[in-house]
Amino acid sequence: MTKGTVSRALNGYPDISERTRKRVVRAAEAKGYIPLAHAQAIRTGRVRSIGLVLQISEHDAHGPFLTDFLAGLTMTASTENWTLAVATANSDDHMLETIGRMVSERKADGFILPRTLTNDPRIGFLREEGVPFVLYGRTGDDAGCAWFDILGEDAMQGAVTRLEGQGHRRIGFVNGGQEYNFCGLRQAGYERGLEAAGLALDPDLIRTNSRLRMDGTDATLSLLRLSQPPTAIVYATDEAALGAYRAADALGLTIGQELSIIAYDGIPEGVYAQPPLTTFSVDIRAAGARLAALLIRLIRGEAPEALREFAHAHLVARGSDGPPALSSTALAKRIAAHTGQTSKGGHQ
Amino acid sequence: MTKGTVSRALNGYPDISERTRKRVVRAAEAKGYIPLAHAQAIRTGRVRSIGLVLQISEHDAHGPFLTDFLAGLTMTASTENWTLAVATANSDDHMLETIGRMVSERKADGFILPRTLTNDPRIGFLREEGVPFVLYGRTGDDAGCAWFDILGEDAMQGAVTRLEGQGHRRIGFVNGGQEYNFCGLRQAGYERGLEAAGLALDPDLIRTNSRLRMDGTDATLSLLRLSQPPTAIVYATDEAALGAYRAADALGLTIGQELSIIAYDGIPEGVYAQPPLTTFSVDIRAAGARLAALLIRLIRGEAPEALREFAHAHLVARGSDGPPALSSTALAKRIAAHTGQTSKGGHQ
DNA sequence: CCTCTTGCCGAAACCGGTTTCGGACCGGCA
DNA sequence: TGCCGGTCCGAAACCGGTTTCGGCAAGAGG
Repeated sequence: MTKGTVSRALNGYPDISERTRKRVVRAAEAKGYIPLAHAQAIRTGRVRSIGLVLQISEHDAHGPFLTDFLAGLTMTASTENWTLAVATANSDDHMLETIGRMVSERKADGFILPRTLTNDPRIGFLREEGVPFVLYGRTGDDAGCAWFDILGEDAMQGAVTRLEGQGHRRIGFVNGGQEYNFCGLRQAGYERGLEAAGLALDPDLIRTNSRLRMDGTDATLSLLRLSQPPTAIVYATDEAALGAYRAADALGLTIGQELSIIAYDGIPEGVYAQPPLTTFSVDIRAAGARLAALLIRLIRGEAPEALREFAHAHLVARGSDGPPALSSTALAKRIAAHTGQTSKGGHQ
Repeated sequence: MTKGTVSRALNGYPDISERTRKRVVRAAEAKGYIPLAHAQAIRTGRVRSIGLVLQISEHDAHGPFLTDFLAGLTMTASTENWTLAVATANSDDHMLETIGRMVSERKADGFILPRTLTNDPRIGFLREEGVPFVLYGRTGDDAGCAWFDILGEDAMQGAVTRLEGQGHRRIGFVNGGQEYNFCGLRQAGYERGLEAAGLALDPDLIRTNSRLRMDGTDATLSLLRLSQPPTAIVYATDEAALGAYRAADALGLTIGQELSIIAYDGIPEGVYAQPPLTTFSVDIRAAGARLAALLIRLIRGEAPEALREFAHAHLVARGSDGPPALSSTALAKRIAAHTGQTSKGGHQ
């Protein structure tokens, strides 16, 4: 029983008798023998490891998502006996450098690229290097790319439809920064929603570049202070939507009554808001699981065009939306009154 | 120039002339040559990779910490040209199985063990396997263990001291579950703080097993409904402390006025609470950075006893604490009055 | 009974490095 | 000039697997 035989038996080669395979497998089990991954890699060229480089720019924080995302990735990875190699980068250059190093040292066989930009430098780099990768999200030029993405545009459309059904006629939209590909898509979804509902698209009702909570507060205030304010607002992200609570507070409005909001992501904090945030929730863990599966198949040689998947965000109806308590005009008056009152009377 | 020479030159062996080394290094740079990590590993036995297996039990969520923690770990790892191999586990057994597999396949040379339990099965396992590991937190039997830890007990003591200085005389404590080693330590710190302040230890003022936000709400309500309620409460974790806001709301109290609270962790959400949460903040990124450094040194052969470090949490004074607006007795009356009123009058 | 497949496995090459061993070359000293 | 010691590097063994190659034995076919 030479090492060659053992290797063949353990790797399921066809030219080995069932009897010997059983014998080898049993012996390996008894001795607790598991081949060293790096020893295999030297010949196969595969380290059975998927790479993930996280961008850690300040507040960008994958934050609450990250644990679930990692759980999803490692879940499928480990069922295939793969592992996850994680690194971080604090700038675009550092990102490419880090990926490059992992490629050179062969710490990973391929990469998951989360948070794809419309024009993403990582894609060009990996294409050139000939390293397999799967996008989490679509991108501008996606020729030859494999991806997994959530149809955020459908969620945005659904949010508008739902609000229209509740009786809202002026529906605002607070979006993130346009460098992220998904933001363009979500805005398109919002616009499709308006169109489907037969509502006019009013550019005044759209705010962009609002990713952080503070941005959400500002954007919401700015929308509500319009002469014809929206009675409902759709947010591209939960984080921005959480900022709306402070804005509503400042204007003496109750969310779910005078102002309805619906957001997207499904972060845990939304549950604790008062009233709890209605949102389109994304199953991040499942996303991670699918991404890992796609990448492994890509590395094993399947065509990237065959490795493209979509999933849907699903509505979690909580308390932040409902029929408008006031019309847009009445709301404007109410806000003006409140503003005048507090600016005279001091705060709180 | 044989491959042997190249290897010696690149790895800084002494028996190589400075001239040849320069020549080799230049050539390597020109060609962009970097040795394959797994090819090196086959001879050296080191894959230059540190292992991290995350427990993903439901709400346990390393949540907001995780990004920073990973950033810290990978930061020092990458300066030493090491990488981070991450896996997840959903139970204790699965945890050991996962670690075991990574050891067998040699996907990692050693492990970081976060969230150490007082009696931690991982420690026994790795000890037996002879695999290096560094604890993030201390543990019951730490013979031969290397660790890094934050002196949470000092923070708890500091919180009590600060509150006593503000005039509080009845100070409660809401702790997490005793299975985590740090909880015992933090309680000890709280008790030391009382002693240093000359305050009596009243077991009625202590609640345990409160990790989640909801638990924090319950524990806080239960403390405030005592006949002699605390005017200030120290929380072992921010998450539990955030639950106090809802409790205060339910009883018609303003945090920072009738009830002072100080917590521990420094999660970002604390900033958004109203009033913002005073807390002892931990520099998770630095912790990760130190842990990685310690583990690498351990793997390189240094004695574990020499690899033990402490750091301090630092106070971030925000708005949730201050001089007591009411005495304990007055507070009790106020709460009783509010409770009677709302129970008669229906809710909010 | 002999040849030709076919199934199965041992032997050996190979992967890309590290490390050991030994020898070439050089300078110093007798 | 000859010997010795040290410096430096080429040659080769080695690490632990995978994969190729070839041969043995058994079964099929004539």
